[in-house]
Amino acid sequence: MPCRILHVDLDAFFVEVCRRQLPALRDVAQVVVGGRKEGRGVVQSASYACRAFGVKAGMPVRQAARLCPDATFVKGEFAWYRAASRQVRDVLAALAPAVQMASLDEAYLDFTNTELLHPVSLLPVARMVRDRVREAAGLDVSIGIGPNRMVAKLASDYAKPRGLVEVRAGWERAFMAGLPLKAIPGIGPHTAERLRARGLVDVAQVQALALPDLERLVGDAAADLKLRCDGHGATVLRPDRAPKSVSRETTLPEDEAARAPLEALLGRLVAKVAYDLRSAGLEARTVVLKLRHGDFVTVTRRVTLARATDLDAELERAAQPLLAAAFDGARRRGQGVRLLGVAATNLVAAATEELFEDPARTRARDLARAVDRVRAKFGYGAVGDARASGREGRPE
DNA sequence: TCTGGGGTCCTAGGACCC
DNA sequence: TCTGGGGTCCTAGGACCC
Repeated sequence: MPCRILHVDLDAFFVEVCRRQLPALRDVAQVVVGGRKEGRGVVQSASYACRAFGVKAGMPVRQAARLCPDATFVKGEFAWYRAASRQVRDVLAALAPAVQMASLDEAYLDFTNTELLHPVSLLPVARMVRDRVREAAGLDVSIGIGPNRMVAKLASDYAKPRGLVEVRAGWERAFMAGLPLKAIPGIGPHTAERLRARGLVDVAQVQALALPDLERLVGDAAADLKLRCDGHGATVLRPDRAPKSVSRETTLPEDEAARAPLEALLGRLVAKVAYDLRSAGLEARTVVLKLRHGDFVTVTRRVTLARATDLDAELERAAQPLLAAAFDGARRRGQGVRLLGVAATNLVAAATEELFEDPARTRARDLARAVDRVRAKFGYGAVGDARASGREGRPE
């Protein structure tokens, strides 16, 4: 039996979650999520009323403000999105044999081998899913149904907003024929441009080419591209896997030319990453520093430690020299710093106490545990490193 | 128009080892 | 005096996704 996958995609998710959270937005049609309209951010999500003016996710907020001057600009909180996403996940888990959240606002449901329950079409199931999410979370969804994940996802894109589209087994190729290549997941702006330079814009063109002819145009990528254009894709849901990295980054309100404020900021970013690592029961062996120059040139510097850690001080000891080196690079180029970030990668499960641990390290670990307990009770900002806090960030 | 923040995956080259 | 092949680990950068 062919596989049967539903792709559930929440419509204008960030906007609708902010609406739930901020009653003042309830009756405002034009809403843009992405921070202050004079800021250096980009649009995370825009209500459909704003999209009508050309506002799109990824667009600089300042540009959106010009296109849509009457819109209300808000900056949502990650915690709201995560809570709403979990709420939706729980609704879906009660309705489907298997669920995989693909991001905060997308999920795949596997209904393979449900022919006895739902013999011909899954559209009645999709309607039920749509109604249950609406009732329980107050959020609209679009749903695509297909014989694999890629087709289901493209079907939900096609269904947006608030629509249901089913592509039954055997009809994948015909469905794909109507799409541009850039609609295919994995074909981003760069690849789309390379294909366009070879005269390839639409899926139907690739479908019409014999494989050897396609190979002459795109080389080794031909076989895979052909399969996807014919509507083949993965049919198995991927179980939730352990994270591969944990990171924090910030774009500064203005380019920074001095080193000291960056060192202090790095301390605060490292502290958050360390806290996230401990909360997830992970330790990192590699620390990556990311620095973006005023002209948008972005460099990374990394170091791998002899032993994995989740302690603020050890991570910061690794990160500060990376900042020193990267900052010198920016200064040599005559550039200020636009963005600073730090990531922990090469993650392993947190070790249990070592038998002959350095007493200083044991104390640092006990301190971190105590700090984390206070934070669990009173919030992250309740306690922190005094050096990192500065005047404005003094702990409560 | 002036470009976020959180991630994943892939490639390529160098050091090092046997 | 010149130089193999396979494997692992590490670093840096880039494409892509939401």
